Order: sequence, then structure tokens, then C-alpha cells
Amino acid sequence: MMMSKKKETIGRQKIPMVKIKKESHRQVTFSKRRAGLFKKASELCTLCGAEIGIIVFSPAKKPFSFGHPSVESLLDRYLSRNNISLAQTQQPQGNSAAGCELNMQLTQILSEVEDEKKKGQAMEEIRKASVRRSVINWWEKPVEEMNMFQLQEMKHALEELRKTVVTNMASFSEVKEDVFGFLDNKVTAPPYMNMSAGLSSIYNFANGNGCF
Amino acid sequence: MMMSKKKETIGRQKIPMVKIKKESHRQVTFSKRRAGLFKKASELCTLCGAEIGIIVFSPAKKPFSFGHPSVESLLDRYLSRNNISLAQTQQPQGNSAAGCELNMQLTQILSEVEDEKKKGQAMEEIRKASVRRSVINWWEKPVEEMNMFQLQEMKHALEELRKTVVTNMASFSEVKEDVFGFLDNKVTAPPYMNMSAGLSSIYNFANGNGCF
DNA sequence: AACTATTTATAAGA
DNA sequence: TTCTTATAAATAGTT
Repeated sequence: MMMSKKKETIGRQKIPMVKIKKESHRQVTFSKRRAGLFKKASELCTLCGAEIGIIVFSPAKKPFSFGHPSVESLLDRYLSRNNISLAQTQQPQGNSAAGCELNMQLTQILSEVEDEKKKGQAMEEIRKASVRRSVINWWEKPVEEMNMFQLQEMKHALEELRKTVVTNMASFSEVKEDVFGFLDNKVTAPPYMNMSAGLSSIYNFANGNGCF
Repeated sequence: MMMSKKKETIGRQKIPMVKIKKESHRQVTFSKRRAGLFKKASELCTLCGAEIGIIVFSPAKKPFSFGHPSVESLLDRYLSRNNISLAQTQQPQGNSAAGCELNMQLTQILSEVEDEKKKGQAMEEIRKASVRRSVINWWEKPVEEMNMFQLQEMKHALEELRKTVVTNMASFSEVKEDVFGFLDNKVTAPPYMNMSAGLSSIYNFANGNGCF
């Protein structure tokens, strides 16, 4: 007792509320605090049934977002209900209803898949002590308690995945058609959560058509 | 010393991350946490030079926002960046080419996502002794060897996944309604840091086609 | 609105 | 980048 074991670290220190000078330090802080901000938002949504949309541009101008439901759905919903149309300012591409439907399907499927992916990661994390990015432990909570934040985290994983898969995909592009032919049939499913973050990343991947 | 002065309060207690039942309590928590969220956002802006836009709808459907530089400009950039505009006002039309392209995009994305999902399941399988559908271990083979079969498996997994997720999602239905409920009311208000003129202009960035 | 006892979030360090 | 640890901050339950 009282042995005063040497402090291993000085612990958290108070920092002046001014822009962090050192680039690397600023990047680290940005990542940590962005995660913290999104977590807080998620909790506010859960605890109070609030609706929150957040858009963040990192100092490097990289976009991040959190949305429950999603920024897009909020806007869409509002506009639909109020029958407002502006669009003129946006890119004029004749779009099709079919395209929209597909788009919605994509949204639906993506949210499902992201959920699954996350679930898989969660199990892995629980079982062993981490591998890739560590998120909080929403996976140890009942399903009612896991939602937004967890899904948001999947976005990052998905984006990383893309790079890997896109690269590998080249080797069997011909098979792809056969296998996914079923997608030509409309996959009809009820719309649930929309993950803005996840979808956003998708848009960069699939644009060029007015719907996206 | 050791006088152990009577504790004046029990202090902060941990609370379950579920919607707070008591109306009054929920309202108080909302106020406190909203303030905390905005403060965190503010600090992130200052410390890292980030740009952040936040929109919050209270459980009572009252809108609040935080924006640096402004909610509008942030949303504008966000939407532009992601090419979400759907601008296609109302003209429905038949653009089969577009539909085809969309489908291809969907296919591409799905393949990526499924691959990830499978990867997660694979790890789970490897680590534990099976759980749901057992697949072979093509995942342990070099990428050149996994193709058709792997993709086929993913398809099934995805389809099963959908059922699971759709089922689980049902538990969110209650929240969902709450969440979208505010849309029935006109968004009228002006609240915290900067806003007011904000919302109306924000909506101008979207179109009224309901694609999103 | 204020007040603490605690829980959380994190700045540093490894 | 991820994990630890000590300390700064946020906040739940009270007054």
C-alpha cells in the first residue's frame, strides 16, 4: 500500500481550446472526437427518441456523416410530404422510376448487409480481443439497444472492403453476372433504417446516373 | 479525516441505453445532452478546424441546429459531394439504359458487400464451431481460387440475412414512427445556435421526387 | 438552476 | 493504428 507505483502515463491533460497546431496530433484528435460525437448523438437518439443528422468535414475536407434516420431520408420525407420540387438546379438527367426503385432496393439491401457485416465483426471482436477497428461494445447489448452508431461504424468497414474487393473482383468478373442474375428480379422489401453514411460512400461508387 | 461526511447525493448513476420512459425525465435529459452534443461539436470545430452541421429534432418534434460555418452550406456541400440530388423532378420516363446501369452498379456493390459479409461469417465459423449455414473453407484459399462457389454462397447468405434483419428491425418500428412523426408537422422553428432561415433553405437542395 | 458523486470521454504515452 | 492509464468532462439523481 502507498507504494506509489510509478505512474505509467500522465493521463489526460487539459488542453487549450484553440486549433491544434501539429498536423498528426490534430488528425488523431479529430478521429477520436468525431467518434465520440457520433456516439453521443446515437445515445441522444436512443434515450430521447430524437432525430439527428450530422455532417462533418474533416480538416482534410473529407466528409463524414451520422443520421438517424438519415439526412437524405429526412429531406426526402419532408419534400415528399410538402410536394416541393426544386431540382432545377441539379443535374438534369432524365431519370426513371425504375432507377429509383432500384436505388431504394440498394438502400434497403445495403442497410441489411451492413448490419450483418457489423454483426460478424462484433462476434469476432467479442471472441478475440480485436483485430481491426474497435468500436464500442454495443454488440454486447440487446438488439433494441444497438442501432445507429453501430451501423455508422460499418460504413468505414465497407469502404475499406471496397478497395479490397474491387481489386479482387477483376479475377472473376465473368462469373459475376451469372451469380447475381437474381438481382434482376425486384427485391422487394420494406424500407427500414437508412444509413446515410453507408450510402454516401456508395454514391461515389455508383453515380453517373441522375438517381444517384 | 475519515469523517465520512454524509453524501449529499448519490451522484451520477449509469443508465440503460434505452428510451427513457418518463416524459419529464426524457425532456430534461434531452436538453442536457443536446447542449453537450453541441458543445462537443463546437470543440471539434475549434480544435481541428472541422466543419460541422447538425440538425436535431427533439422528442417533442422541435428543431434545433448547430452549424459551423452554417447548416445550409454544410448540407449543400454534403449533397453536392455525394451527387445526391435526384433532381429528376417529376418526369417519369423510361430510361432503360439507366436502369440497366443502375442494376449493374447494384450488382457490383452487392458483390462487394456480400464478400464482406461472407468474410465475417467465415471468421465466425473458423473461430467457433459453426453457427448457421456452414460453407466450405474456400475463404482460406487464395483469391484466384474463390469465385463462383463463393459468390453463390454469399447470395444465399444475403437472402437469409434479409429475413433476419427484417425481423429484428421490427423492434424498431415503434421508434421509427416517433422518428418520422415530426414530419407531419411543419418545420417551423428556430432554435439554438444558428438556424431559422436555415431549414427552409436546406430543403432547397433536395428534389421532390422521393427517390430518397 | 445548482450541486456532487460517478460515469464517460480522452490526452498522452506505449 | 490500437491499447492503456490517469485525469478532464459530462451528466444522473438531488436539492
